[in-house]
Amino acid sequence: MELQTKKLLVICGPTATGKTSLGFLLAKKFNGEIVSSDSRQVYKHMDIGTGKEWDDSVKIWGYDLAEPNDNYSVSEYFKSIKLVISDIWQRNKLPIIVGGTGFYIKSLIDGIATVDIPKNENLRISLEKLDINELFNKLADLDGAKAASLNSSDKRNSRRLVRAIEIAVWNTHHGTQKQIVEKRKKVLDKNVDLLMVGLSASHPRILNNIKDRVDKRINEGFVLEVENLLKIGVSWKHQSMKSLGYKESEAFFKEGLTYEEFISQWINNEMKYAKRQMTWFKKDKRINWFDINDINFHQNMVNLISKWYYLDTHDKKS
RNA sequence: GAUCCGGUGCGAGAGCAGUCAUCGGGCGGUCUGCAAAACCGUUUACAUGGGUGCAAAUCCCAUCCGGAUCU
Repeated sequence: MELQTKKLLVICGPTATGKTSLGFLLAKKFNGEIVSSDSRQVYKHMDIGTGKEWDDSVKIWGYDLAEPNDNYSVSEYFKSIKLVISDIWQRNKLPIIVGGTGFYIKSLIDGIATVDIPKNENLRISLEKLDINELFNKLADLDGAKAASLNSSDKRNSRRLVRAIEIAVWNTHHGTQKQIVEKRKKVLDKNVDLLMVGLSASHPRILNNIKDRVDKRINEGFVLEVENLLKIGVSWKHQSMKSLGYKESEAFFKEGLTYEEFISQWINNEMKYAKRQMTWFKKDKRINWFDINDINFHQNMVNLISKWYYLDTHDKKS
């Protein structure tokens, strides 16, 4: 049995920079399959608004993993995609992770030590009535070191505090297995060769692309898609409906917003999202950035990937 | 001309004497199960000039600018 180095390519960057279509191109060039790393494309029946794209000759994974009414999180994502990536490697193809959800990508390439610690509904309910200080004090009681390690932002983030308490409680009951959990559960091991490329663009360029894309989605029938979701029983309360576009359409459907206001809010929030994505990605020094305004970016990127792809593999195509 | 109401930060909007609320926007940041989320920090404030007070966005006077009413 040959011990071939497994390769993993990641394409990331803010929204509206053309990651998906680039992914298809690269998949054809490098015998790859696409793995979407997008926290909204996992929902069925939400195609136009989340920008799903298909290509007849390229396999794509990571779409339609959940119903719009489901509570979905990185944990479910990680568990199913881990299998998908192994399977792609089995078939001797290159997995190409494409997406803008930095946290989901992180779960795959860096692992999340606590993914296997389940949600504790009863605990969460009992914690609901506590205010932020009470939550923090509770965590400090259970796990002082963890509490002390939180920064000033997370100390006031009830969502994060609740999860930290959940983990602390779990640990008190499963002390002996703690080490197992601490072990990083990631797709990558030392045999995996990772390459990350990022697409960037100036703010005006992104804004422009966003405007065009919103326009396109409207023309493709976005409003009908939302109507259909409502018809099949999806409620505005669900996490899936808090997605960009869908979220803003609520007030429009309820006639609190004019059509123009709806569109401009949508565009605005997309732009804010793109900025938040950048603050996430720019910290990751592994990413090789390419500005899509640069005429040579495509060629430069292909050169970089080729060099990486053809190095060290057994079945050189040369 | 007279009377009344009002002029607060990038926008909306409280406060009406004594840690400059709140929401939104912009900018920056955090991130190990809601991440297209949640959270944190930041942003040439109180129309102008005087006066009273230990202390004024808050009280008084004058001026300017809105808006309403009256002759």
